[in-house]
Amino acid sequence: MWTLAQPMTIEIEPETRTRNHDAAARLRAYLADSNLELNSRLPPERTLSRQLGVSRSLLRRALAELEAAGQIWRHVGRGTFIGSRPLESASDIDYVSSHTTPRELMEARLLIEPGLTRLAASHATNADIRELEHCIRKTKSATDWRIYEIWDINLHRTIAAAAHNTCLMALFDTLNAVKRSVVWTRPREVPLARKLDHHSFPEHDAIFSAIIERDPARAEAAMHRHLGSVRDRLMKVMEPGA
Amino acid sequence: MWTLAQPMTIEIEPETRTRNHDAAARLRAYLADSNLELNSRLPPERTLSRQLGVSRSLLRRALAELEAAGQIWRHVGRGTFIGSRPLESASDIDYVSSHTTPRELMEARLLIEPGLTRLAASHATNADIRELEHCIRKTKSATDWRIYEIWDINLHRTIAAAAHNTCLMALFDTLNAVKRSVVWTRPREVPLARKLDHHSFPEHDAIFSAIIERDPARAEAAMHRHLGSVRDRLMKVMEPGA
DNA sequence: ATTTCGAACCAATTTGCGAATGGTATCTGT
DNA sequence: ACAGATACCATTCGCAAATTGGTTCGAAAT
Repeated sequence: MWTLAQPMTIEIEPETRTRNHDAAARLRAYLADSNLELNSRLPPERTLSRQLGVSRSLLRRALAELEAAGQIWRHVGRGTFIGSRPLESASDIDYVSSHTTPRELMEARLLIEPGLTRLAASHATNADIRELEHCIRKTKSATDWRIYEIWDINLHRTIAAAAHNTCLMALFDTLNAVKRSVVWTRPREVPLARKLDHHSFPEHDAIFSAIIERDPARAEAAMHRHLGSVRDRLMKVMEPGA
Repeated sequence: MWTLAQPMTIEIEPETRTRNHDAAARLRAYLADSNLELNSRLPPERTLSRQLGVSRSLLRRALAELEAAGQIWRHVGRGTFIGSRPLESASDIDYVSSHTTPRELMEARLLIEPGLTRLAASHATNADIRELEHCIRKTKSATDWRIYEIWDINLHRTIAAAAHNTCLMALFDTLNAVKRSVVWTRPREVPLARKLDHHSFPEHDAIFSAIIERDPARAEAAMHRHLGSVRDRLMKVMEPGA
């Protein structure tokens, strides 16, 4: 950081065309000059305006252009940074669950979980497989829909965990969080007390057997089939006409 | 848990046993007395030891018992709390990026983005396609690696946005956030000043043309090829031996 | 008459420092 | 040997001051 005085202001006085254009040019020259890395912060506006001999208002206009072009981003109290804005709002659970539909959610699950299942078939440990078996037994012994759903969710989460990828696990958990808080707007009064979902048993079994036999392709296909039929049953309830 | 060192030492003086026992008893009495709410904080150890007339070391032993029993939890600098320890969410960006590796990250991208690209080919609007074209032109006109990367990221994000699925968009952004903050531990001094990635141009073109021709399968395959080659080049840099 | 500059002010954020707090080591006394 | 007391450590919290992008407004300049 520099603490320079105002020597640069002297030379720009005669030129009347120290306009917006010139300010932007000086700013670009400065950015090109100082080799700044991605995500690095550039000096505060007040400092920079002195350094470049440009008034703060014109500097801000030039900065606004660069921001519009997506080359920098600014935030009150933090500063101005090189690169594109981190955008935190879109990954906020509450924001997402209020802007997504059950249909989109199923589309997302259908995109993520089959691949996750494929990885699980590759990377699952024996402990993972014991856990899977446990979950499946619990779903079958459930006498009540609520209990069934708990172990169904647990089963899917265990499959995801068996992929042994921290990053994907986080995405799966995000998806699950959205699923929990999404508003299930139903067209009419669909009874809340759902029935036990016996259709899923053979599908779960198919996924499980593909995993223990270390057959990634079959595991992926089985999960794809399973989620497809879940989606179809869901859509039949949500949009009976469609 | 019991301290099983004592049974051989024939007998503990009833004196100490009563004292130790007394401390735990007084603590339990205190907890029962003060109507405790879940997740409420109880006084700091030093204060509480004075209040109960128990030395801090004995109080701590009693607290340790309660913690082992899962009735309270403690944290340095925060305090002691009623209830069970809140688990840190695995979907927190900071947590994930500190526990994930570049290899896992690429695995995740390779799982998500091809499917996203397939959806983009189905759902992209004309505005999306104009935006894609703009990004591609920018990557090609970039003279500097920093600029190139900005528009490359922008391109991938625009593809994700073209899928028009809020939920998946959130997952993509999460992935991107992790990507930015993951520690890129390099085996040796890999030069930071990277070169322009001309390999990607034809791959980007293939993805783009598949999207504008509304060919989901080809779009998915093209993105899969692209990310595969990105991963290979990355792995060659990160793990030259492997 | 319009634009630009400078200054002040605003709100969000970071930073710095001291206090609080659980954890630990050490010395002392019984 | 064990409890008590004390000091110290690392982490966290709370609060105030400084920092920083955003905004307003009157004076100056063109």
